[in-house]
Amino acid sequence: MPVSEPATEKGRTTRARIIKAAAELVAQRGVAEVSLDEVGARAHASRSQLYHYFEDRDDLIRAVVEATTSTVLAAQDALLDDLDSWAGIDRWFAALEAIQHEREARGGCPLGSLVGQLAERDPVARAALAAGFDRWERRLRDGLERMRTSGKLAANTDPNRLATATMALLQGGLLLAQVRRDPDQLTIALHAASALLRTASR
Amino acid sequence: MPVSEPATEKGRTTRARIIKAAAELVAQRGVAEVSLDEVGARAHASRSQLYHYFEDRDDLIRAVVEATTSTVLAAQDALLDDLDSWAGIDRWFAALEAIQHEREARGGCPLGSLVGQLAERDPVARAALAAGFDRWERRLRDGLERMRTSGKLAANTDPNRLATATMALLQGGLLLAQVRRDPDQLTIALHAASALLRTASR
DNA sequence: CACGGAGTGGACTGTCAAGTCCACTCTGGT
DNA sequence: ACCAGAGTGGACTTGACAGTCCACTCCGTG
Repeated sequence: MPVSEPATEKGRTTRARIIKAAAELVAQRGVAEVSLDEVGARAHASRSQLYHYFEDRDDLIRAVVEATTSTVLAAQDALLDDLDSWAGIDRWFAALEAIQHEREARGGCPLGSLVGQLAERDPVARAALAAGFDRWERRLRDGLERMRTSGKLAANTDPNRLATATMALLQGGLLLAQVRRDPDQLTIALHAASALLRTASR
Repeated sequence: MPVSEPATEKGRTTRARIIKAAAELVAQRGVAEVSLDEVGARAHASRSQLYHYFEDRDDLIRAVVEATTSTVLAAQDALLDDLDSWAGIDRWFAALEAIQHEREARGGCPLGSLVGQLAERDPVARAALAAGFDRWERRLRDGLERMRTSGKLAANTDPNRLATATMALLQGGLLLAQVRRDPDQLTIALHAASALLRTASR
């Protein structure tokens, strides 16, 4: 019997509590290192509730992917609205760097680090992650597009490719920062992104 | 009793066979999805041999990290020697893109995808990965340094930062290619790297 | 040719996690 | 008050895996 949406308010909050607990544990220790018992304990939910709200472990993990996507995007929502000016872009970069410094380059990108863990073993999760990156990149692309029409970027620039390159620098910078435990790696990458974007200015 | 280096030639080949088998399985399915039984079966080695040559599972995985680093670097060794000319850099990029096309963007970077799987759970493995990235990046940095002294790059460019930014674009491009199952994502990223590097030319 | 250590085979154990099952409670509607 | 279905609790089953153990073979050396 496939699992459906909770029918009551209580059910929805329980389900949300489970996802939140699972997402926190996954972010902290990785997908493979989290057991359902731990999720249950953290969410104050019993074994059967997990299976009441999710098909199986994979199903829960997929919900975690979606929740993480939403969290990541929500955390920078206001910043993503302003990516149509140099000042807005600089603010975005500065905020990302600040976060990395805070957590001392631990954990990398919540979304990016899930890629290596899930992409090759769960096609559905991979697709969900790809969708998350699309939503993210699209916000940047739209900002760059507006800059192009307003003349801040040269008419012949391609906002799509520019947005992809910027995302690559961001993700690569986060990965290098994580593996080297050095937040400055992200700073260097984003500085390069800045330079790259300004190359397309006029 | 700590595990020491094999004393005989036979021992060394067996140990190498185990690492090779483990590395292949890990590259294909991820660290968490590989059991020692499978490694043993693939390497035609029994349970006790694994524990004869390695402390425990983590110890084996660390050996896999080192082996993967060597493999990745060896595969592009000749190309990495020529990173002191625009033609050499272009050849390197083209080769990387060709590989991604071949495997249809599956698996991402053998080293990069290990970061998300190991960085937060095994500090020793994280350090080994960082060392691998250092060896890799250093080859690029040295090439860029030679370009600077030979006047192909402006005197005020910083080969270190440029090399880091290029590695970020490479890793980020590979990650986006993997999650989107689209090798072109790497092409876009490396194209941006090309543009970035040429910004520093004179 | 014995002897000791390196290398090998595979059965065994303990643990732990996923998934099942069923009895129970709570709640809203009639 | 009843009752149907949503929600909950936790014991139980099953299986897989890491790690242990011991008996064996192989091979170089004195």
